[in-house]
Amino acid sequence: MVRERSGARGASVRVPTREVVLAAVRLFTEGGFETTTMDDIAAATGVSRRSLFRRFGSKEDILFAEHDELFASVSRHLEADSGEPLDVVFAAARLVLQGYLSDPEVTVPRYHLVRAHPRLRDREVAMTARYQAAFSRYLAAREGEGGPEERSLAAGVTAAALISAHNHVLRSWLRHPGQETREVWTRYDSAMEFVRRAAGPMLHPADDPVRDRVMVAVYPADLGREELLRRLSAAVDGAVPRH
Amino acid sequence: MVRERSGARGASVRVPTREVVLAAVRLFTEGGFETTTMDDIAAATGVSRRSLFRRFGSKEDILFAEHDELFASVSRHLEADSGEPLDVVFAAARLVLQGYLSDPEVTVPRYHLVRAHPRLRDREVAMTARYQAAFSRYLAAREGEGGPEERSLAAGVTAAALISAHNHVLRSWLRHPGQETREVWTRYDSAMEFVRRAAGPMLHPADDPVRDRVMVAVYPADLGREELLRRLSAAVDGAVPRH
DNA sequence: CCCTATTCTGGCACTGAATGCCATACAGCG
DNA sequence: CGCTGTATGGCATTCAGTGCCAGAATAGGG
Repeated sequence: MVRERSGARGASVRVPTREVVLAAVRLFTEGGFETTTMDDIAAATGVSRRSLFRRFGSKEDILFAEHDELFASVSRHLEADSGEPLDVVFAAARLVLQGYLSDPEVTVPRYHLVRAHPRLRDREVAMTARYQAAFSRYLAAREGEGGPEERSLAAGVTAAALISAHNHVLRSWLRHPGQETREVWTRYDSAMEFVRRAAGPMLHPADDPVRDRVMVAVYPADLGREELLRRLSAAVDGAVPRH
Repeated sequence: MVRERSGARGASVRVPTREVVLAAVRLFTEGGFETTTMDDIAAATGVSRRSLFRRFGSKEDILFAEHDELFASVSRHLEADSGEPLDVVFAAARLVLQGYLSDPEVTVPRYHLVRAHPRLRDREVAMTARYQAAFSRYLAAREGEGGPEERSLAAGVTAAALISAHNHVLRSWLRHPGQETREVWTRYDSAMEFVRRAAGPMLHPADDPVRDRVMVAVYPADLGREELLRRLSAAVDGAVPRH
């Protein structure tokens, strides 16, 4: 059978990824994910069932195909590796949000599909974990102090916090994609600042301003020995990391 | 066909969950996950293929069946809800590690299977995300200060950090399950302390010891006005949360 | 002890995802 | 135009997963 699409647009013999993704999103949304078969997608796109499997690997993968590309570009950003490690990672996370915001046609309906189908949800979560792992590895190799054990712990926790804050803002947009993009970025920046305050001391306990200063604690004179000691030790425990 | 197992042990007509899980783990480990079919598991356990699907839902689910029970018991612990919210969550996370440590026969080979098969890995990651979501929801409902937005952000980030630290220690055990359990718990405690230091100020910025004390910063007299002001403002920015 | 209602199990058939195999169509190049 | 490597599509097959139904086991009341 001669494919009409071939003649309609240039010489692209290849499977038109974007068109297939859009068609699949539409079919999944209208008819449900499970009920839509690969034959349906093949019929709707003019691409054979066999070729769809070759290109995308599986039915789920069609939904996440462009997300894979996003991940690849974020990975490249990490490998370029220019600047403070923590800044590089924050910039990489920004790319992810940017990727979602710039393609609502796919990301928004995908979000609703993901919410409705546990399998797709798992898949989405796995994507998130891939970012987290990449960030964690990057940070562990370049940031932090102490032995490899503490460094990888701090890196992992930092990456987890970063991804969590990122997803927090991302989800709020996915739920209400109508809102101003500028507003989303504002909330994103404040969430990132929140993470930065928590992550800085984790990776560089020595830079903690509490440690860098000479401090004098002043308490009421009638506290009594017990209470005074308690407050002092509590204060020191809180301010100075133990290892 | 009369099932011999029926006569061999009590009156349990039910599918022996534990035995099936162990058999499946063995088959997957010996022959690979994909190559092992449900028929193989049925043949090895004396349970019909159809019943296996009824009990476990899918081939993957056999591997994670007992993990589901663990999650259920952790959920119950959260619902019991006794004590400081942060303590409750930390205790719940401890239950998870306990669950893994107490069943190495399943959890260790499963870890290796999960590492080798992307699909299983996604599944494992999804389990982790379920804990994280449960912790996050619990904390957001009970902990934190400010509006719902900041509270859920802080709760999410705290849960993410906690789970990440938990998994850090868990993985190190899964890789070398021979090590002393006591040693694992020691590292776990120190990782949890690490998270606690980071999480406390996130959830309760007002409790930050830096804020609770009267402080006097002492600097060399010859610093100069510019440098003195810079250090002071940097110190204050670092010590006092902005909102 | 028997009979009945309910639940559990296993066999059978069917759908559809996923993969291997092979023939064919196409693109680039001499 | 002919040759070569690659992309595609059709076909057949395996296997996960599900609906359906008949038969076995269990509980419970007489």
